[in-house]
Amino acid sequence: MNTREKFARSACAVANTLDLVGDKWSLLVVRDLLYGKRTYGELAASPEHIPTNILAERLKRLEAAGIISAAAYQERPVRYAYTLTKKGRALGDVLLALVRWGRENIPGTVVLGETAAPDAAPPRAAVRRRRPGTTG
Amino acid sequence: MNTREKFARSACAVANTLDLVGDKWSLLVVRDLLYGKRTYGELAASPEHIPTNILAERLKRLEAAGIISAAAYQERPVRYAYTLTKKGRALGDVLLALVRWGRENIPGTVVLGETAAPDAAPPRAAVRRRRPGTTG
DNA sequence: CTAGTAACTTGCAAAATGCAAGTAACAAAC
DNA sequence: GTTTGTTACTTGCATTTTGCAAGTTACTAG
Repeated sequence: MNTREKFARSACAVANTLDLVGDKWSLLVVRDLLYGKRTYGELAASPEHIPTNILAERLKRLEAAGIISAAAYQERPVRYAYTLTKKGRALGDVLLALVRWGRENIPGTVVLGETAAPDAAPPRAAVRRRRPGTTG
Repeated sequence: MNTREKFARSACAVANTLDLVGDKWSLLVVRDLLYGKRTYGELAASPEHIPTNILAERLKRLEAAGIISAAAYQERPVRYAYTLTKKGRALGDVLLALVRWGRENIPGTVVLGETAAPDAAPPRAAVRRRRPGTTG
């Protein structure tokens, strides 16, 4: 009966996915997390140079959306490690489609990690479980 | 030697694809064209109600990027039918990944064309060749 | 107490978005 | 032949988002 969720634009799955990650930065953050980056500093150091205020805002949004989760890996000072949730890892398929389209349709583009080798597959997540939570 | 293309942010295929279609509207236009819509009016009539100035701007950008092409299907007054190029049709894989992620991770979302049936596959392009050039 | 570092936050200027209204070219009605 | 209607845009402008730079907080090292 209560299939009356409020969608921002329409009930279309594409439209609603775009409302979550359809901007120029969110999926790059997801990409970096898939590649094993974990901290704010590591994410900020990516070649695209995401502005730090945007990075902070995106981390909050992605966490609110259940795509990433933040866990303190250190108490004093408190430092957070960001990792993808299952939902976030599922975005890997979207990333893969984007990377394929880019490589085939935008000359000169590469997959991060390889420099020009068209053979190498993009590295898998490899999210190191670094015991982030001594929180109890 | 001249692998020195100028990329806006980095050489990453994902980043450059997002620079082309990484906004809230472009991929919805591609979706509609995949579904067989062809005219400005049909595109504007989609459930998301894209603002008309944005639609006009996106059509220009997508055409400049070689993702769509405009062909006059009538002379007086001149009216254009928009269709996906091969490059644009290749974005279908990205759309498919987005639609799958959305349906599995955002409750209530659907694929346009089906109402709630989880079995139905999203309809293929079905671009009707409507003889766009019956000028005489 | 001064320097350095990681992780954010804040202050704007500039750009993108979105709503509404306006314009242009024509067909049909009157 | 002037008004009405339709399609395809265009323009104006307020609001929102982005991006650059600088500031702040919480520490460690010296």
